[in-house]
Amino acid sequence: MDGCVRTVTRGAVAEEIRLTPTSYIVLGLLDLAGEATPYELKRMVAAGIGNFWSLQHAQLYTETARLAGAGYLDEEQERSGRRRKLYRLTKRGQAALRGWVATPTDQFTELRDLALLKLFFGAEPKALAAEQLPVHEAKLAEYERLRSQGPADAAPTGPRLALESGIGHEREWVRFWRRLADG
Amino acid sequence: MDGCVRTVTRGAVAEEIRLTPTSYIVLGLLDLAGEATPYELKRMVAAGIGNFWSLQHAQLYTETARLAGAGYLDEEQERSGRRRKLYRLTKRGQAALRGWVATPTDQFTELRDLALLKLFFGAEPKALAAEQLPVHEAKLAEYERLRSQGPADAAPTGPRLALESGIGHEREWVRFWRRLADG
DNA sequence: TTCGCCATGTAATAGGTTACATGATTGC
DNA sequence: GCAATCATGTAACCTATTACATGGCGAA
Repeated sequence: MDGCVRTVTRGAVAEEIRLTPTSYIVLGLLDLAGEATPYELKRMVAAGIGNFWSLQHAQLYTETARLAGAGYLDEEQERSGRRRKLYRLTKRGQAALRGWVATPTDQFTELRDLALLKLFFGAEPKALAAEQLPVHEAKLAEYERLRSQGPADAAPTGPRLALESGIGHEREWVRFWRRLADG
Repeated sequence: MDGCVRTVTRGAVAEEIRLTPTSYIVLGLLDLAGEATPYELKRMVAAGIGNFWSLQHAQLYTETARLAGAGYLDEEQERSGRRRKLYRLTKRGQAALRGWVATPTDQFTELRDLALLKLFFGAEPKALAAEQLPVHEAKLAEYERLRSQGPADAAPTGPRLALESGIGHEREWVRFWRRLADG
């Protein structure tokens, strides 16, 4: 009834894989949680990082399996009931995550905003702004509420800094669409 | 030698497809150009829209073929030399583009920035900022140069507005990373 | 004239999205 | 005790990226 009987698969390296941002999200969250099922990961994503980098829940099942197959995760499966799979980092997984975090990147991220694409190709600015403005205002309000909940740290953490960045960009979006809405 | 002899394939609808942002970029650029080969589209992308929504060049070959197969484009192929393919919008393609442009979207775009992801998972802010700051400063300078080249229109066009938005977000990135670099 | 780079294109792979499917839980 | 909803998982499809491949042109 409690899933104590499990099948354990330890760090066998069946194949080489390429680690994607999705991979590092899984590794990073498992590092925070110690161990988790894909479903728990899904909830962790929703709780924080999903705000600026969301994932399909299906992705968490395939990605954990893929990482386990390549030796980055240990996998443990319940023999009863749901046969849930529980994952945790291997040494290899920890090393991969640490190395990635420790390596700064100069990668540039494009906006890739659908509304902007329409605007580019001649969409009516006011109509677009009327749709976009409330969305970004709501998102901004949500972020600011999140920020007010967190502790007023002297030393901001990673998630906190990411949130600050999100707020800055949302303010920019609001400014931009408001100008078009009013213009 | 000049490819006058061509094979023409007219708007046959072989299959239904789903139109993606990539599809609309192709449709939109063909609308601007009248007609173009995939390679010419590649150059058009590089000249403007690629700044905030870039494409792999291979994508332009597969996407044009896909759109032609679904009746959104006419395809004309040289019989000589390079056997280049020349595409133009069909009525159906024009209608699809117009409908898309005319429909505002409330879709929200995530940041999905790799550096921010690393920051979230504990990367050293100063080291990251040292990599990111020059990249964003350079991009901002490029955008501002682009803006200064364009005419000082009374009525800004779509591309111009998209550029303004890009400038706003780059300023935000510069502000953000500068603070971490100095902090 | 040949080396190297840009032009132009195709093929293979893989990551991500969508759709589907069943087990548990809660409320009525 | 039934319906509805949430939890949990798998399968299929398809777009996008990567890798590969050849042709033409300019420079040395």
